[in-house]
Amino acid sequence: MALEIYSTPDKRKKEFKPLNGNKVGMYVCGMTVYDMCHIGHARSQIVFDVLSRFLRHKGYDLTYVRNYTDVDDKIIVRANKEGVSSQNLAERYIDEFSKDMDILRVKKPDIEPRATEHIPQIIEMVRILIDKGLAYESGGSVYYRVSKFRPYGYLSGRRLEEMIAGARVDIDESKEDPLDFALWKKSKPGEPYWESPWSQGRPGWHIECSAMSTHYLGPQLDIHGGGKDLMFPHHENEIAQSEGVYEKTFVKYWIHNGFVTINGEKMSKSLGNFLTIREITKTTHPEVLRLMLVSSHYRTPIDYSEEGLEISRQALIRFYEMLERVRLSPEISGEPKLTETVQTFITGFDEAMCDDFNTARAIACIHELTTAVNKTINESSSLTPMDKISMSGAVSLINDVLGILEEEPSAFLEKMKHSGLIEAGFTESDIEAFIKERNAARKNKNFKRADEIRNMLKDKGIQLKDSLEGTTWEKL
RNA sequence: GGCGGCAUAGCCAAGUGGUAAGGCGACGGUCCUGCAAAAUCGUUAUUCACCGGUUCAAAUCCGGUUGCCGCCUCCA
Repeated sequence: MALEIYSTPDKRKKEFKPLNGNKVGMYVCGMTVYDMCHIGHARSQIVFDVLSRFLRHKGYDLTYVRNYTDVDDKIIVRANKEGVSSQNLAERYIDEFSKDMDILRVKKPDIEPRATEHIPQIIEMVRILIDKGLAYESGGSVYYRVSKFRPYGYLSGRRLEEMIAGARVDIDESKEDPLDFALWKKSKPGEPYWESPWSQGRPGWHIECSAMSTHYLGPQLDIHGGGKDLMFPHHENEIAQSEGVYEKTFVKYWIHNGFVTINGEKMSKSLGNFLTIREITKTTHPEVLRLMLVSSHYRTPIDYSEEGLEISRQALIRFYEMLERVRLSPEISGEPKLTETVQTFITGFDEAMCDDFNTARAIACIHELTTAVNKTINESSSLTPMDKISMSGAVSLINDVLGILEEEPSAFLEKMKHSGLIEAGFTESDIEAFIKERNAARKNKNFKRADEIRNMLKDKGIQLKDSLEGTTWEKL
């Protein structure tokens, strides 16, 4: 199945054909490291994690580069506020970000460059842009002369004239045009700086991505990704810089992920409506969060809610319970029963992912697999060794591409149980004691007391289940 | 003001020309059972915001209307 990818400026899907045979270069805008990451960042990282996993699964020789912006106004402001160096602050949040990514099982990109380690490449690009008349120095800072780059605006579908008309840009005396953007900023006293031909200063935000991406992947990238909000001006400016220098189409496929919203609104610091990855994963299993975030297509917005998380949790439990049933099914040799089921799943999953990484459909395939397997086990109550082998193939496909169902089913189900205990404020032996008391009551036909205990626990989110083997409980 | 996106069942969510995936919920069956719950199976949109048009055929294409969201300032 051939992979099709939607590219932002084309506004349609097109067949994925890397520039150079089987090799794929992908650059994704990473973090400006000045604070903890929220679940919007989680989505973006997970989207590109899944994308890179799938490209590798399809056999592409991928080089994935994701940068750290470790010098920036916001970092400086925050560092000053805390009385630490901006380097220390950046270091700290790079560390926190890495921890978050580990928690979320986001695989490390091949290269994680930092802006501050690429100042020479940045200066070189700026110098070339000045030589070409595409940039100018003014008062120690350097600006891109936007009007000189003809295609400016093609990514975001804006025209220069329109932008000028609606410009809400600070009038800056040192710029020729309000739309011009900084490539190099002269540092104020006390701010971090690097030597350059123009001033002691620091790079503008946009140039670092052009410098790092082309440094590692060459003047032309197969894929460039990032959040939708980076489309303009950040990515537009990257095009102006990179194409200005190399005079080649910078990116073949532009991929922009949609936002995570809360109550329908974008998360932002100013609205105070953001949740950090760290906070959520304290009580939510990372696979639950991953599943929730890939349950929608990567370009559509996701409205975050406890309910959505709960639905993903239930779905995951359903999947794991099915896997546990498979594991526990007696093995009897004979005609395999799941060959076709698994084959249908693998084909459907691959088709879905090939269709612009349609993870929502891929997950529907897992649900269908689950239903079909459950049905088979219900009907025949045994499986063949071959069935178990083909199921483990299906599971490893899901592991590789989506990064879920990686745990031992029984261990996962046990964890879900225990997270319920913590919420209810009970220990395991508390529950055991209640069960014992209730079963004694049941024996004496004191059903009133028995139901009382069951209802009390139910209110706390613990559901008791009576079966032939005895009474068990689970998180509601 | 300019640019862009979205609108599919009670809820979440796929679906870009061929007659509506999947999940939750609800309902029904099976199993179990003191009763529940769970598990499991099945059913659940003649219809895709509204109006018009193109077509043998439209949720899908075109035009218009309404509503919501994003970008244009740092933002995943």
